[in-house]
Amino acid sequence: MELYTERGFEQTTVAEIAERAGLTKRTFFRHYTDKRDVLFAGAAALQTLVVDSVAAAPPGLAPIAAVAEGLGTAAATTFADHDGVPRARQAVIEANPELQERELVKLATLGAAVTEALRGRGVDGPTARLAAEAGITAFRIAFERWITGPPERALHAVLRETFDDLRDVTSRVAEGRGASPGARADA
Amino acid sequence: MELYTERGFEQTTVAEIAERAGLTKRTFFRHYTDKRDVLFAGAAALQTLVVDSVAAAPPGLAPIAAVAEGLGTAAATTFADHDGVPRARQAVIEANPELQERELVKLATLGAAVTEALRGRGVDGPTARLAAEAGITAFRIAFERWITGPPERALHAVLRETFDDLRDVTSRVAEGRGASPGARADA
DNA sequence: ACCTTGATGGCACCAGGTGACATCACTCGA
DNA sequence: TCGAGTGATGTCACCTGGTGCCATCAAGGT
Repeated sequence: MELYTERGFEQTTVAEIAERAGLTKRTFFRHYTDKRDVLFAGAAALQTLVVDSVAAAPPGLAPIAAVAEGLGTAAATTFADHDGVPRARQAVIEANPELQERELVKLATLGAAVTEALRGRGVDGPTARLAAEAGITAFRIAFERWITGPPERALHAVLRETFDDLRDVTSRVAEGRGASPGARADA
Repeated sequence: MELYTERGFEQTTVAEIAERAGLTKRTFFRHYTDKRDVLFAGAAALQTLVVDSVAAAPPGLAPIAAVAEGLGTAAATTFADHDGVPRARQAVIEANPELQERELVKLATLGAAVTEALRGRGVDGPTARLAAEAGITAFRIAFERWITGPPERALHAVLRETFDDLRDVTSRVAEGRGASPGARADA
């Protein structure tokens, strides 16, 4: 992290990282599969947190609501303070395409895990997938809004708002098609 | 593509690709930024197709409906036949994590472009972003369903169905929360 | 004391990717 | 017709991420 923030990700060589940590290049690659992996090593913990939280949501809750709850738990704990480690990490990631790439993979993996968690709640496959991915999308955008927004606004709250916005936005999808648009939720 | 399907992506070296194409390694890298880029070179065309289509959607249409129309156009043209090039391409991609990574980036880029197209229609930033990303999510899942589904089912139709499913799934997001589902802050 | 095991170092090596320079074909104006 | 300019390609050297293989070394158990 030090080196990445100092000189940028690309300009930092693995040999340098290893040296700074008092290790060898070879040993570095035994701990991290990638040069990028350093930034994403903690992702596994976040994933289990979310997955457990989805699984533990009140039974009978709608799939998307369970996902919202799971992601909300992560938002309230891991991302509690606005100016902590995650923010610095995000700055590094945003400065480098290779890292954004990895970030997307991490989120995709999270999506798959949440899908499985939903199926564990008895949700059918396609619906689970859709609810999980929609939730991840909401989380991604909420995180973005949170980072760029005022410090006093908690991610937890932003996330909830984003989920509502997502509902509102998608509700108008059939507009302009043959089917009666207003016959739904917004009626 | 030949080499990638024959021996897999990892096992194919750039020198081999260049040789097969009658080129040099150096020349290859002047045409493609990456070894992966070969598979995604056509993505730019798809993107402009979608963006133009979103921009050309009937004015006054809801953001998400415009996105659905844009993606629907792509679905009806580029992905017309179920067993064409895209399917073979997808098989190669699915066999390799590195390529999936790039695929996600491509979709993220598409999302950003669609966001801009929506803003060009007068949609405010946050809503545009959300509608675009939600649309991309729907497209991703629809494509997946289409690939694994029966050949006679057109992507166009699957996409429309997926959009409706997305609407239905997200509509229940406020379930289990205190506030009445329809009553948002800005209501 | 001896052996096993796990973590590390050392080293050679491969492959993706880049920079710098030479070459070659092609066009265009004097 | 010729020579300059331009763009695409080839050649070569080089860096760096990443891996395989073997040596080393400390710790713990017998």
